[in-house]
Amino acid sequence: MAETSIRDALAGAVAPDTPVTVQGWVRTRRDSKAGFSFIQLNDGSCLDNLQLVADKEMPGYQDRILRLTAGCAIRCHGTLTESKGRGQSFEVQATEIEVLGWVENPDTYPVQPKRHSFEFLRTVAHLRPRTNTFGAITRIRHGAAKAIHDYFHTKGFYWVNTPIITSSDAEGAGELFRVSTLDLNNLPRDDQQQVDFKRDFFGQETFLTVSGQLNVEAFCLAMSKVYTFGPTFRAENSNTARHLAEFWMIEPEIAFADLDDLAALAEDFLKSVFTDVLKHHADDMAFFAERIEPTAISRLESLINSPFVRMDYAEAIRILENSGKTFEYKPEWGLDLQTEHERYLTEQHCQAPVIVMNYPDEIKAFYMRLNDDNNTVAAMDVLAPGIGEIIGGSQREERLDILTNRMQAEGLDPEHYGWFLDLRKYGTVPHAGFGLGFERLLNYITGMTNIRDVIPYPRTPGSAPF
RNA sequence: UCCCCGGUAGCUCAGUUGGUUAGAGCGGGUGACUGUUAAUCACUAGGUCGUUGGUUCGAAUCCAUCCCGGGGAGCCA
Repeated sequence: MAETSIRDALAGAVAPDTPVTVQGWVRTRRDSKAGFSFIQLNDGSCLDNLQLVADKEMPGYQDRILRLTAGCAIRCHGTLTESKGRGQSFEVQATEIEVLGWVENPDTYPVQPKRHSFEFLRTVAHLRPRTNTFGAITRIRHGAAKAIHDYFHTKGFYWVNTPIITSSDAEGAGELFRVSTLDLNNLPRDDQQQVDFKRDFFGQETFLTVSGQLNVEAFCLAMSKVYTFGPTFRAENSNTARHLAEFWMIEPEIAFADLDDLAALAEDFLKSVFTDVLKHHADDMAFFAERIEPTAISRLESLINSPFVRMDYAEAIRILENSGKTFEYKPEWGLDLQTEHERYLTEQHCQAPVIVMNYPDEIKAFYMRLNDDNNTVAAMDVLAPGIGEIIGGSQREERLDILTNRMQAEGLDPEHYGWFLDLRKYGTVPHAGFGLGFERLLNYITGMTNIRDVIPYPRTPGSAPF
């Protein structure tokens, strides 16, 4: 007989009064000396537990069932029946329970049927998926990833797997992880006594990628609509609830497109992904709204139903200057928007998601397209109420001479980017793309406040256990 | 990296004018009781008070150091 998932059992996918086999991990056990024990079983297939009813007459009741504690792995054969008690519609009348794995020392099993702090659960990252919260996060993370792939697939995008190991330090030095097989205790030296990376594995210096953008642009200028979705690495020593040294990023890139097209894509993308998650993960989202963040669902619905407001950076500065509000950092043309500025724009002034466009060129990256005013670039940030910046993107500079000038102005050597410049020599077209941190998106969806709790194994400065 | 806060039982925490055997709830064990819902009740076991050093007759408590965690800032996604 095939095993039934707890999700199917509770959803009524199995006819009542038919034999079933379920398996999973015990959450709690409650005994009645009058005749039976109740076992709450979870297998990760859904948030809810399945209740097993074990009669004292069944085999092994005294020496096995009464020894079950939280965390034990069992397989239960029985009959799915409508529950006689309140709290669940279906339960299983067990006829036999096999114990596949005992808990060696129940006294110190870390995951107890009670509230744990997220700080503690991080220290047992290998066991925290057994909690309600991390089970729900795991399902939502999967569901959001699927929603993202589905969205792009439906829109005719191709998923491009850009390299993890790269030789180009796209966004400046000092923030990359070096990849090397050299013996740190015996480094090869050249004539100048510098480390000789020609002797390294790849014959040159290599690093973990900080962005797949440059690589995916090449595929954009052939496949028209592409995206990356993969791990990204930053060696920045920043210890905050919003930063990871290893995180996942989504970077769509569209050809024959300008900044307005990109803004439209960003809005449609966010609304579509949120709609999909709310639809397919209603029970997990209800859990987050009940236990983690009361507005978890309502704020997503609100964003889905609000037209995004678009404004130029210059207008944003004017609004902030005329707001009559005192900011810690005074808004001024030429300076980047602070978190407090972004929050004012999206939460108070517009009370809707805002797309700020056309920033001063000095505060943005070299690859962003210079506007006709020679003063601003076609960059955009999507700001959402309650979270601030959620997406950053730009139309790319497709003109060879201007791109080369901007690289040199930022101290980058065009010779290192020959292949990137080729794209502007051979059939260049206007194109644009944005980047979105997957874990930040998950924080926004779930209402979890620390980014270390929405990735299975967080890597942060000074910490890479498991 | 900077500023602030914290580290006491498996977990969540209480415990300073420095003073004999460091407490509670939950969890574990034992028993009672009940179609139970993080059940309830009783009993019980369980801690070299983050590390190292110092002050003192005496340190969980005071000082220094380091480690780890949290919040905020900067940077960003």
